[in-house]
Amino acid sequence: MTSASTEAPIRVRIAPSPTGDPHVGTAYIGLLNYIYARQRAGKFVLRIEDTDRARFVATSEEMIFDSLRWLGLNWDEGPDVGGPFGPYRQSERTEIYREHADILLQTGKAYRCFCTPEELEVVRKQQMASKLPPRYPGTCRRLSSEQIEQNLATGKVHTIRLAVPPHGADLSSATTFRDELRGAITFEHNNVDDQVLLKSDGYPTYHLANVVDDHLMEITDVIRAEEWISSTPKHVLLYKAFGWQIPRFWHMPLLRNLDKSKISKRKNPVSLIYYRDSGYLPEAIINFLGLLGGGMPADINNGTEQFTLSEIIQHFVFTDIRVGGPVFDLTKLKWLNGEYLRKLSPEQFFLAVRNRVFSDDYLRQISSLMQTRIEILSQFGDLTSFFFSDNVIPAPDVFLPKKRSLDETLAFAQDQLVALEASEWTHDALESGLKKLGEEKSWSVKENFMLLRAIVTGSTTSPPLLESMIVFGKARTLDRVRRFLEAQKKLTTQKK
RNA sequence: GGCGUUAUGGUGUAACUGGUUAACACGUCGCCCUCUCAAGGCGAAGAGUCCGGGUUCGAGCCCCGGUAACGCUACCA
Repeated sequence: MTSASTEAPIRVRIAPSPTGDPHVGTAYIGLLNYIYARQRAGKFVLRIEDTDRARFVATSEEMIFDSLRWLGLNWDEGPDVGGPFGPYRQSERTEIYREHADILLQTGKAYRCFCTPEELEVVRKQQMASKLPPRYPGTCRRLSSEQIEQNLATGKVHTIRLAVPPHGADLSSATTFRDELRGAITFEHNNVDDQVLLKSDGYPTYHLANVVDDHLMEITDVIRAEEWISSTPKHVLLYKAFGWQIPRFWHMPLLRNLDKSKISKRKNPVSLIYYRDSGYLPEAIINFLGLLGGGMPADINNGTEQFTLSEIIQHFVFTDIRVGGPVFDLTKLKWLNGEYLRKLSPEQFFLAVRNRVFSDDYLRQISSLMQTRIEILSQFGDLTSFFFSDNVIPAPDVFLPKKRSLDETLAFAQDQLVALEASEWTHDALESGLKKLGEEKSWSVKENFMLLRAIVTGSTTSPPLLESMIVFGKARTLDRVRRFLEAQKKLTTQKK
């Protein structure tokens, strides 16, 4: 088994995709990479993997930068700070991937595939129906060079696929790689699909881009989440196809919901923006993340389980990481956050409240909503308490429209949530999205907005809903709607 | 379904790498403090280490076989 030579200077990376709010999982893997680099005088690289143009969110990249910096995980090289291996945004490197795909084509390690997504979908359904593993049938792998020329000449769009050796499922061969936490892991090649490497839109898939970049950026240790284990043989095959040195692989446990499923926004707040805006301290989050998965000796600071980022760097032992997926337990995070809050001096605490809860910017936006709605300044709090309190879950007599049943109302609220999740956070986008939903489901604008108002503000009287939601922020608004639905679900199951 | 990974109280982790009665933290419950709520102090309940075999004087740690959960199974990452 090949692994990176020990003399090579350590270089690690995180490679988030700008597809939405920055994720706690990114912070967790980011932290691990960061401390790995800092422990070994290595470099920590931030690379933006924006090759999925369908899921691309323009504001996402900036949020990733902001929230990682907020946590104190500063990178040595990246799109914004530059570095000797740039560019660090994959959308700016498409030429590189194309060249490398060509190399694979020339050496017969990859081939052009002219199958359409529709054709593939049909095959996949057939395979599933007959209980076969869904796998690319290899149609285009058998194309003659004349057929390929012909397809190319007619301008047929195509992808480029990895030619997994050996050809045919009857021959048995396998790829084995070493996971630094688990030891050797082997995949038979007939369980490895001919993965698409270059999409028909000219962008690479993760697999190609990741391997090419990791090599070109001289990454020595790939520290990423466990969900990548299954695709690692494809990556190893690529390294071998190019004749490159294979890095060390460390697959980290996956953060879980309370029910042990992979952490998801349905069941847990996962947006770092949410944690920041709700008033979690970065120190608490780092501390909490450092607690998960083992790695920290139990006796640090008399076993208080409280430690700083630099203490983590000092004491964390990678080979002690437990690979069972830890539950992201908000209860313990809150306790830790409380501990950090109490450690602040009174002045620091006051400043934290002022900057996070009552910042000038926040207050200014709220004020602008209130000027025409109050007659005495002391009334300011009456209509705005929901901006500062999380204790706003309304009772049915508040949120239930007169002519609607509880079930249909909750179903509609669920639809609202989905619409809000997908919406850009602007007045126009929100308004048209919600109105469109209302038309589809035959909910009047009044019922529609009143329900959402009740959920978000806890009351049927409030400043204008959309403006309020914009000021309150997407992450916190969504969390509020989710928690409302969660609370209602609990109530109804209790009754039954 | 196939492949892969994992498995210690409700949750996060310990257990000198086989050695007393499985430890700590969060949470829960009780008591103290107190005008309330927190914080703080004291205490309690809660696992016999997924299950079944085996090796051994001795197994949470080693071996075999199950089971369950999770992940992957996309022209998403």
